[in-house]
Amino acid sequence: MKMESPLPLDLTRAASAFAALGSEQRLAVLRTLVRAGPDGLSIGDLGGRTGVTGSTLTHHVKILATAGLVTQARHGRSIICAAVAFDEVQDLANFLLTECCADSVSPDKDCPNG
Amino acid sequence: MKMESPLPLDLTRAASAFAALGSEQRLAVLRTLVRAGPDGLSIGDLGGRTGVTGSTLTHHVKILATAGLVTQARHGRSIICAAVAFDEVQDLANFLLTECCADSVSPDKDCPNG
DNA sequence: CAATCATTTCGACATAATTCGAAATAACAC
DNA sequence: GTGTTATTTCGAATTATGTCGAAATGATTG
Repeated sequence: MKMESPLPLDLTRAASAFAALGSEQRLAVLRTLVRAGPDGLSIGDLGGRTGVTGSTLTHHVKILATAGLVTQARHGRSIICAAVAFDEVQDLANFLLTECCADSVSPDKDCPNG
Repeated sequence: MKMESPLPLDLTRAASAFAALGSEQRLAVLRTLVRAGPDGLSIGDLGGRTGVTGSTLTHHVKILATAGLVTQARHGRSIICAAVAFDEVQDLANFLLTECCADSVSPDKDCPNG
């Protein structure tokens, strides 16, 4: 599998990362991986815990991996998936909010930019 | 327009909020509104700044509003849209990350739960 | 090498999302 | 009222996504 280097977030990449989170099954999968912590889970275990069948899970995990939210590594005959969501989610939040009120004359009281 | 009260985030709501962010056009629209700050922009201005046509914009803004990321209010003959993304994005990040490592024996160094 | 277990690819189908233009609605000015 | 501007609804076409099972690939054990 091709491993993407963590390119800077542009609109296209940010949107597809959000889209990766925008499916109940994928969000459930990712949360299961977040719960599992850095040791991760195999595809099979993930299927067991989420009730998602094999080929569908492969499909969803690939989307999460492309979005940079999950890593995959072969370990024996299993593929171990692990969430790398922490920084990524922070980056996504920043992408959305950093330029807050840049065009405004009356900034929001909650605006991080004053 | 029916105004949704801010229900607690469950999997379904979180996924549809992420999905709302998961389109380039909608993400561009929301960022434009974030830049515009609390005064917001009319649908027409939004269209002007993003290049999205009227009926499509109506469609996208409705999705953002349903996700709780944008408010709409009539002002004269315009509809003023404003981002309310700050808390919402924080909630979404929390939804994803709060139970981090709950199932793990070797928590991540970056894990917010130690 | 044969058997087995884990995952992926493939092909197919159903459902949902995106996008547009034209017509409809809503608010205002006169 | 008529006319003007702003937005929404509608209908339709295109494209994308989600889902599955069966067959194919890869890794390990004996």
